[in-house]
This record gives sequence, structure tokens and C-alpha cells, in this order.
Amino acid sequence: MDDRKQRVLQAVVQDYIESAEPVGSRTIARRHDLGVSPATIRNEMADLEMLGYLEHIHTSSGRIPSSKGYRFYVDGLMQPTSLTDEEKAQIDRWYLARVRRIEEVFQETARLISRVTKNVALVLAPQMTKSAFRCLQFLPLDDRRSVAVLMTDAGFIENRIVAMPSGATFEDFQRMARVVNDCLAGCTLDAIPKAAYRKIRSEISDENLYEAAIDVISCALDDTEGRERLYLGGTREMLSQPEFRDVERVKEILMMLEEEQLLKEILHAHLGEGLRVTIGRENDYKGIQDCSIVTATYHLDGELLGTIAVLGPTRMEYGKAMSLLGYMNEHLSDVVRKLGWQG
Amino acid sequence: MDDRKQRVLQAVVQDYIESAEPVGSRTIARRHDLGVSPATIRNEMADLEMLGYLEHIHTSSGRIPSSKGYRFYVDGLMQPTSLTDEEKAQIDRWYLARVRRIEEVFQETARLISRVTKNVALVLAPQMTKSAFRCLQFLPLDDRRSVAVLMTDAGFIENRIVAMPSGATFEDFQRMARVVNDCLAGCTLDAIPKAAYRKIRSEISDENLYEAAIDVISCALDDTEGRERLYLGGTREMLSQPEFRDVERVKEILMMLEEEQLLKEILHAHLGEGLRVTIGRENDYKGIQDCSIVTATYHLDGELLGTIAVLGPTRMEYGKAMSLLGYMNEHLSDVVRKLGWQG
DNA sequence: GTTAGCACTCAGGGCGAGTGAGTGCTAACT
DNA sequence: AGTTAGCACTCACTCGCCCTGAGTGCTAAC
Repeated sequence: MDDRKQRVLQAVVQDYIESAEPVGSRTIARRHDLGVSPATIRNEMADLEMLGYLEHIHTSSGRIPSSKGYRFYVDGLMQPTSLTDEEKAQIDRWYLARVRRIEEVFQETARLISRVTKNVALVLAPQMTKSAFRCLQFLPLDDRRSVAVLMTDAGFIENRIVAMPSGATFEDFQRMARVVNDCLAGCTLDAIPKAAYRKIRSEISDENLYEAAIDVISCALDDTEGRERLYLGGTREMLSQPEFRDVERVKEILMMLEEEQLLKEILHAHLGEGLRVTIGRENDYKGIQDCSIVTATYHLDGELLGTIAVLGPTRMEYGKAMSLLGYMNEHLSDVVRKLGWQG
Repeated sequence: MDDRKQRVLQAVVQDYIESAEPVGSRTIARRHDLGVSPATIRNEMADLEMLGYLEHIHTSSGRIPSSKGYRFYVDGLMQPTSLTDEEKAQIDRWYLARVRRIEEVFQETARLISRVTKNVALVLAPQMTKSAFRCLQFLPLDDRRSVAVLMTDAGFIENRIVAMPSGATFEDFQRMARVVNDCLAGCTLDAIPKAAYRKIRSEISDENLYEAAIDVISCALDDTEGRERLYLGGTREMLSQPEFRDVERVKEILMMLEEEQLLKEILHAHLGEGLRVTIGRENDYKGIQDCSIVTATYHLDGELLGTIAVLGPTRMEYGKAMSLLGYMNEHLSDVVRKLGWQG
């Protein structure tokens, strides 16, 4: 693949991404200064098609890039666009203006990404079970029940109403909380050692209370186990893409977007260190083989926290999506910190 | 308007709701046993059009109901369908199977309603400020900050990270919580009397701590003020309605559905005791003058809690929507109670 | 008052011609 | 040998046309 072929491929991909129409040799000759005539470009395009980088709907229509073509473009031809300082500042401002509660960070991230990229954004929030126990407290509710509040190192707070075993007083519960706090300090929630349970049992020394304590802990775990939350944004933006002019296609994709479990699987399958792009046919799931996904993992103090992703037609502005996710990837934890989420 | 006219109007509305096609005189004569010929029905339809109950796209197409026609149908002609015991049981089962956290009740309600009615469902969750203060507690986070947990009578729990003023210890905070709990017992959050503030001030007697306390309270209020949460369900279901065969229309309505503030306003405008139906032109907001809204308010222990609504094309199955919302209206609080939300 | 009959209307589908963007091939040019 | 101009060909798309069928409105007869 010589230099000129690459330039032609680049021109085709760029034009197609911009116009969403199959691009012909004349258009390229006019809009890109390749210094050759349309006829020559036609020959190059025929070669590129033979090599599998371009495709043809029918003999007399322009070319569109194949998955392989996009792949080559993303890996080598695309010029990386990086966000301007102004854009970065805007993102920070957006967060400060809109996010008032910890839980909103993820939703707003999804919304922000979808606005900028005009595609669907997916944000997979951290699994609570992966984070370390910080403290458990009880608040009195009435004489039979109280509210258990569980906090983890990552700053997550779960609350849940629990019944107090008959005979137990609120003071018993307070004592239980102290014991549990002592024994579980620093444990990650998905791997509480047997020894910790034994210690709790011996320290509480009341069988009824012990049962209740175990109940609270396992209940908090059950609830979040395998249930990282998924935030979605931009189904509306998506509709402005010409790929979704057809209602049937929209219905299909909306259907898929409501299958939370499926989306999580897809995200997990595509998960890897840093930025990752999966293009069209490279997707295992049939329903989105005309779509691409850009994913990035984000971290907090070196700890893997979750995934952010852009899902859109293969004709996606990869550069923009990648630079945005890259920025998020690096700075989401800063933003979160600024909002006072973590110490 | 004589009896036969009413029967004809009823037939037209029913057929149109079912088929989404303008209905003609022959169709009615065939499908409804009115005992008269199409020609007679034609005459009646012409009268109904004159009276404003029916409309005409062009001379040679069938009739469709006008807003006024739907209104007459809903108010008088429609036979109320009530849910079967099986359906009711199914709803209860759905809740028990899907709802594991208090916050999910609303989301699942929206999802359920949209599934049953094949339209968009809106659930306006209670305003925190309308409920009574129950208690405030602090959990230690680190040496400079702690987590404030605010609970109200309706069972809502808000948590928020607050900085401790320099010099204050966690014990100071605990004391502050006790004072606040004493002074605010039973107040509704949007109407805390001045006297209560004065009492807090005098009892805390430390100006710094007093500021911090006020901060926490007003912060909790700020956050939720005018910000009842809105849960949406069924944008996907909506697409199966023939009214939304056109992507532009879909885009418009999705756009509107993302304007949370606007939706809240619309819901508030339509809010009233019990079941309420607003049809087509009766809507003030132009964007949905080809849509109808059915709203119901729901209660808990006699206290107004929030609103559930169905939004769909005027050609909506009013009977179904109304009976479903009616059931929800009566039983949502039961369901919520069963899930242990409230004592 | 009801109905049959008839002329009229109009959206929607199918069909054919024309248009234009684009290709592939070949022969000439540098 | 690579590049280009020229030309025939392809094919989606649009437009106008006709036809069909569902439906109306009117009138005259029952």
C-alpha cells in the first residue's frame, strides 16, 4: 500500500465521515489536493477495493470504507485531534454547574459525552463490591427498624432499612456497628475473610445480633453484586445521524439500548487498558455490526473504577471521540475529587 | 345529540383507536351492529362533523375524532375497563421481583406502565421539601469532613459530604445533630419556622457550628428544591405507535422528553385530584397538541406524594390507561409499604 | 326518516422516461 | 510505465402519469 493509496483512503474516509454519502473520484479530486486526475483516483480506488479497504453498493455509486478501511484509518491515517483548553474548561464548568450529588457524576458524564460526540454514551459505574469497606452506621427509624448506612473507600454510600430482632435495642445496634467497623476495616467487600466473620461473632457474642449483622452486610452485597450501574445518554442525539433516518433501525437500536445486561456484556468484552476502538464487523454482537464502539477505562488513585464508551455508526468521528474519552479518562477522577467525592 | 349519533361517535372513536386509520361509513356498518345502512351513518357522521366531534382530512377520506370528540367519548361513551385479578397479581409480582432498592420503585413503576399501555410513562417522585424532618446524623469521613445523612418522614434519605469548620471535632458535630434533631422535630422542610432557627442558635451557642448547621440544612433543601425527580419509561414502546412512523416526529418528542423542567411544568399544570385526562388541543404546550395525557396523583397515608402519568397520541386506549393508573393510584402506596419503605 | 344509486374526490401504488453522479475500460499522451 | 481524457454504461432517484379503491355527498325512490 503506497503513499498515494493511503492518501486516497484517508480522503475517502474523511469525506464519508463528513457527508454520510458514498464518495466518488471527482469529489475527492476536487476537495483534496492530491495532484492527480479523477481517473487516477478511480484506479487507486479500484485497487483499494480489491485490497478490502473500500466497498461498493452497486457499480455506479461511490465508495464507502469497509471495517478494514476504518481500522487502517484509525490506526495510522487519522490525525489525533486534541481538545482545546477552552473545551476542557467548558467540560469542567459543566460539571461544576450540573453535578450536585455524587450519583449524578456518571449521568452527567454520559450526557456530556453524548452532546459533544452526537452519539450514544455509556458510562459503567464502579462496582461497589470491588471497593473497600469504610464504615457502617445505623440511624434510628422507629422502635422496630433502623436505617443501615454503609460507606466504602470509593465514597459510595448505600442505605437500607433493616428490622431489628425482637429484644434488641438501638444501643445493641450501635455496639454491633462498632464491632463490624473494627473487624472489617480495610476489607474489600467481595472478599471478606472467614476470620473476620468469626471475629465479629465472638465479639458480638449475641447470636441474634450476629445474624442481623450478617444480614445487613450480605444484603448490601447482594444488592450490588454483578450490578454495576450503567448510565446512558444521547439516544436523542443519535437520531440526528443520517444512519438512523429509518424508524425500524431506530427501534432496533433503542431495543438494544434497553437491554442493560447485554450492554454490560458488550462493554466488558471490549474492555482493555486505556483507549480501545472496535469497528463494525469486529463487534461480536450482530445487532451492532454497523456500529463502532470507543471505550476507555477510568481510574482513581491507580484503581480501576469503570468504563466510559461512545457507541455510534461506523461513520463516527473517531478522532473526536477518542480525544474526548482520553481527556475524561485522565481527568474524570480529578473532577470527581474536586466535587468532594473522595479525600 | 341523540342516542344514535352517540353510538356512531363511539364506533368511530373505537375503530380509530384500534386501527389508526380514518374510518368510513361502510366499515362502521359492517363492524358495529347499528341496524342502519352506510348512507344513514354517513348522514350522522356529517352531522357529527358539523357539531365538531369528527374531522376530515380531505373530502374522500374517512373521519377521525377531534379533541372534542375524544372528550365526549372519554366523559360519557367509554366503557370503563377494570384490571383483572390476574393483571393485578402480575403487577404485584413484577414489583416484588424487580424492585430491590427504594429508589427503584419509581423507575419500575414507569417501566411497568409503559409496558402495559405501550406509551410513554412519567412518574413524578415526591418532593422532599414537602415531607417532615425526621432526623439528621453524621458519619465520620476523615478528619476534615463528614457525611451528613438527612431522613424525612416519607422515608427519604439524602446524604451529602460536608466540610467541618476548622477547630470543630466530630463530637461537636454529633452534638449539633442532637440539637438540630430536637429543634426541627416534625417541621416540614419547606417551612422551617424562624423560631426553630433561633432555638438552634441559642442551644449550639458556637457561631461557627451554627453556620455549619444552617449550611447543611439549606444545602439539603437547595438540592431538592423544585427538583422532584422525574422518571421516564417507554420511549421505545412509543415507537411502535403508527403516529411515530416519521423520524422527525420521534425526534421532536424525544427532544421534549429530555426537557425535564418542561415535563414537570406540564405535569404540574395537569395535576388535580384523582384521575385526569387532557386531550390534544386541550394541552397548553403546542408540541403535544396531538397527544393526550392521563394523570393520577398518588398518596401515602393521606398525604399527597406525587404524580403518575401516561403520555401518548390522542388515539390512546384511554380506558386501559385510566384503569391502570387508577389501580396504581390506589395501590402504589401498598406496594411501597410491602417493600418496607415506610412503617 | 331511510336507503339505493351514482357521480365525484383523492391518496397511494405501479410504471416508464429522464437525470445525474459515478464507474470501468481503452486509447492517447508525457 | 504511469497518467489522463473520452466514452459507454449502470443504477438510484425523481417526476409525471394512470389506475384503483375507499370513501363522500347528493338525489330520488321507498
